[in-house]
Amino acid sequence: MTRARPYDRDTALDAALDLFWRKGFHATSLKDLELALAMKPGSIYAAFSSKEALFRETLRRYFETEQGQLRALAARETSPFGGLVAHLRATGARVGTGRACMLVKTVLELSGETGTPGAEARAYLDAMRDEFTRLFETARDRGEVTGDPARLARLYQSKLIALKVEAQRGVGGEELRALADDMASEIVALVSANRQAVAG
Amino acid sequence: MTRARPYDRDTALDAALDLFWRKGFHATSLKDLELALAMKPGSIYAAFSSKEALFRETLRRYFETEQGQLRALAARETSPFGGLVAHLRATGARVGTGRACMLVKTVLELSGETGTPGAEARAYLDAMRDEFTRLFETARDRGEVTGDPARLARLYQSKLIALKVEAQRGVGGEELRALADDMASEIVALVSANRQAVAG
DNA sequence: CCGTAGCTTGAGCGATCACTCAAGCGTGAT
DNA sequence: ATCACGCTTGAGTGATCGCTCAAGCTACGG
Repeated sequence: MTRARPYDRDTALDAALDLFWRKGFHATSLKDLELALAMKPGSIYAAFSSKEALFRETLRRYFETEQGQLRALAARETSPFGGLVAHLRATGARVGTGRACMLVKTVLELSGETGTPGAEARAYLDAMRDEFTRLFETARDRGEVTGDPARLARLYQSKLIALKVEAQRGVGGEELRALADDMASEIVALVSANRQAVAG
Repeated sequence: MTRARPYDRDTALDAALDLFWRKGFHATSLKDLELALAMKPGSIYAAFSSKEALFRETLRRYFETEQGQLRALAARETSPFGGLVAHLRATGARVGTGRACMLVKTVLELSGETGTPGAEARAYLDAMRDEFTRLFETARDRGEVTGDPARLARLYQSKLIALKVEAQRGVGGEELRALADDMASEIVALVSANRQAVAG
């Protein structure tokens, strides 16, 4: 009936994600995208509507991947708190790619104007934090940790974000792992201490 | 002999700093700068050579201001570690402006290409960390803290960076202060604990 | 074997980008 | 009063931006 499209949509999305993640929204031109996706402008617009819409789709893809990784790791661990600590350490060992969190990059780049993908990135970060909060709640119910889950989650996410920023700064893999270890030690010390230190 | 310039260079630089800090390098156009600095393109180029050179100058200005604030606060405090903790809390109370660190924003936005202001931002962040390291060294020599000053400094700077990222996310002033308090508690607990937790 | 539906194609759209320069103008020395 | 210097001025440079659309191509139904 119709001519088959010579590209795979998911492959193209992955390539776009990589490009946007690396260069940011504004610094990525359609010329860059044409090259990376091996698609002509017309096809790109037929498939993704606009540069911004494509960016939003890659953002969602990034979020879902991150969320999936966390959930997979949480499911493997028997203890929710153990899962969180493991996720922190795993991130320290994995982000040798030297790239910060795409959500954070987007929030920092597109914060000024309203109606931009910046708001979506913010919402995704909130959703991730909610995920952490739920895990800390379960951990508290099991007696693994003490303290307010919401505050623990915020503190935990701060560490994760900072860790990835350090990765983008060019910090080496060994030092990055050491930093992740220190952060893990901190959070372990915090939840086992008296709750005054956190709730005070 | 010559016509007096109708603008003040420092005032113009402050306006450019505000604009670049808020919108980032790529999203700030010369039209924006013309409006904010109340200068015509010709004058801007006569005074600052190029958009990138102007950006570099505002970046340096930002760094020197930050460094000055830290040193001023450190000089007021009798104890170096007390100064660091106070600086963390003060940052939590001050950054209601809702803007992340300009150096971090720049590193995340301009990391890909070499020779961009991104490298300078990285160097400034390193210089700030060295500043922190020196303070932790002095604190250790005075017996205020235990552990490796370099690792403590990295951990400390991570907190500072994450705190400002949270501010840009739109976290409210009250919650921000609470987060800064929690971070301060963490670092206090860390340096007074046995050093295994950090050096382990 | 043709017709048509639905895609790709790529030249080119207007807008905006960073930037330039010939001309105008204020200023202090003469 | 006049001149010349050094600044400001802003229309305009070529390049690139995100994006469009008429034309062509490929597949399938009849």
